[in-house]
Amino acid sequence: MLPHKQIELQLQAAVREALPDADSSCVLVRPCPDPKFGDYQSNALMSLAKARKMNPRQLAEAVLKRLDVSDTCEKVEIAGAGFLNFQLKNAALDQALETAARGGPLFFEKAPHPKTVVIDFSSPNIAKPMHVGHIRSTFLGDSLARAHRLLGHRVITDNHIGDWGTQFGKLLVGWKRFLNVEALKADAISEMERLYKLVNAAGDSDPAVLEEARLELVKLQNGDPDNLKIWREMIALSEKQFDEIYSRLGIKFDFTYGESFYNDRLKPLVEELLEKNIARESEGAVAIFFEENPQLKDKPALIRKSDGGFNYSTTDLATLEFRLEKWQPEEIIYVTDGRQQLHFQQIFTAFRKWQPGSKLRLAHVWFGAILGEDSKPFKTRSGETVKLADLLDEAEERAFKIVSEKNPDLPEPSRREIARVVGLGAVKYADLLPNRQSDYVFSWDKMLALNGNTAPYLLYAYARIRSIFRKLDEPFKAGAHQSIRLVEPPEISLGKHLLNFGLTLEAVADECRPNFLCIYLYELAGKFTSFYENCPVLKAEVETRASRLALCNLTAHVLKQGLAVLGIEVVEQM
RNA sequence: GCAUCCGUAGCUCAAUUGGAUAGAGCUUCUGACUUCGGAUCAGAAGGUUGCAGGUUCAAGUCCUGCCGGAUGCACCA
Repeated sequence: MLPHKQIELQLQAAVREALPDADSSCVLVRPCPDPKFGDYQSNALMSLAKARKMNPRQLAEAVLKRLDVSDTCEKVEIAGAGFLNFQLKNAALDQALETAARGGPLFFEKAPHPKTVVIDFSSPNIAKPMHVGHIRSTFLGDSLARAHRLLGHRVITDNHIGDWGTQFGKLLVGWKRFLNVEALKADAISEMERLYKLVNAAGDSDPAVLEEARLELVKLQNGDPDNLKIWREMIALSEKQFDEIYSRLGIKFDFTYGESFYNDRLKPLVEELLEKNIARESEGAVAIFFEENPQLKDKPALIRKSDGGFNYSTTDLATLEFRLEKWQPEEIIYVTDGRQQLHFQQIFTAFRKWQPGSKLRLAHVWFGAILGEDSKPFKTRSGETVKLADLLDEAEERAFKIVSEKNPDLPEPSRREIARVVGLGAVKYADLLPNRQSDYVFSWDKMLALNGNTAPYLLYAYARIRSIFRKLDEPFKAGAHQSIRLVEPPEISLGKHLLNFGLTLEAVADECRPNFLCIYLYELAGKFTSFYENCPVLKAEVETRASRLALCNLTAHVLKQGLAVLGIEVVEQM
């Protein structure tokens, strides 16, 4: 068991003794914000004392009297208003590291109560190119799925693609009137995008075109064979493009049920909600009202249009119902941009009215916009949205130039492969690093910078570790006889940081914030390079050498595992 | 108009959601053994967290008001 976990259990036991009626499960041990206070801290006693109107320091003393952590801690101190600070014993640190070095878990534990989580992310639209607007949802969702999986949860990823809806009316008109078969063969997405824009523009000046589009849509929705055939072809062509991009990004989905999948459920759903008086007719449409909720008071959710068609909210409620039936999840996580906050608030509130007994946890994990250097939404110079494929090409090309500059002797295929990992890693890392709720400014120079908090910096640290192992005369055997003894401050600091990997993973999963992991890994790389500067490995005498090799190996493992949670690969050299 | 989010160092961003002296990187300046990979490291400088009140042992974080910005508000998704 990891030392902080052990301390936590012992502390909880001491709290139960001192305050038999207290809920000790909220007594947690976390890393200290500043190492000078100690390695771990607990601030729970202050809130416990407050709830009981006790003096926090007196309570701390009472708990301390009943607490014996001498097997893991050098000392325990009461500080400030009632903090408990724990300083880890070096022997406990060494032992925890050895356990991992011998093949034990990598500083995290599987969740004791695994839950089923559905994660809904990426969600591109049929007949449109994937663009920068998709990267945050895609990377965030993928990373959250990986974090939850690593912790032992059952994760179901579902790409809720936009394959139904009013845009197909216009697309059908375009397809029938203006399709260029050659262009479609060459680049299907661009051709479909062209058709859509063409009809859209025509509709602006000529209402007859819009009427035509509406009729084509009705025909499609009523099962017209011709329109269905075209629609299916548009989907097939789009999915080909999605597959290419996702395979390039290293992202897989368990399911890709598009919106159309729920078509049969929409009508009965609306009837059920009408019947249960959750929805009612209004101005010819059917809507759910939320009078009881001050924030949603004047914001009803439409679930049937006055022309009888259904919309976003209807599909989302039907999707929710389906997911509950099929997977019985404890939680559903929706990863979309912040502009949909109102929508999900409506959906979640509607769901509570509809299924008041359900314990399902619903989370809207929203994120901010990607801005250009001018602080406006990120666009190309000509004002177009930046296509994802182009963005990835440019990232690789820029990375290739840098790699070639730094390492001209490597054969080109190696440099290409390094550039692929570094370029893609840089884009992903730059996207996951900011707090997801803030807008961030997209900058090639910043994300591909060789120092600073970037993917190349982390990958470089990893490559340096691997380089040590390449220089080893005999193959390195991770396992049985490794004895770890950390003495110098930089190696102790590095070792202690390794122990916090699992705490970080849990925070990432609980708060749906992969940026915690970015910060952790950056600090890990920083502590490693600091160790690397100060503590020779290969030149050290036998025992120290073995100990430091084991420490390096663990660091490499955590870096690799951590980056993998962010969806980023590593390279052996760069 | 109403609602949501945001305002932190010259710039780009953190701050484990109420915890200790608000941290990084970029930029600037000063250093580092012919280096287990210098794509590195150590140090310095840089702050009244938009403004004004309030809540408490403790506020960038919570409540109120104001200023400034982004976004969303009935038949798009």
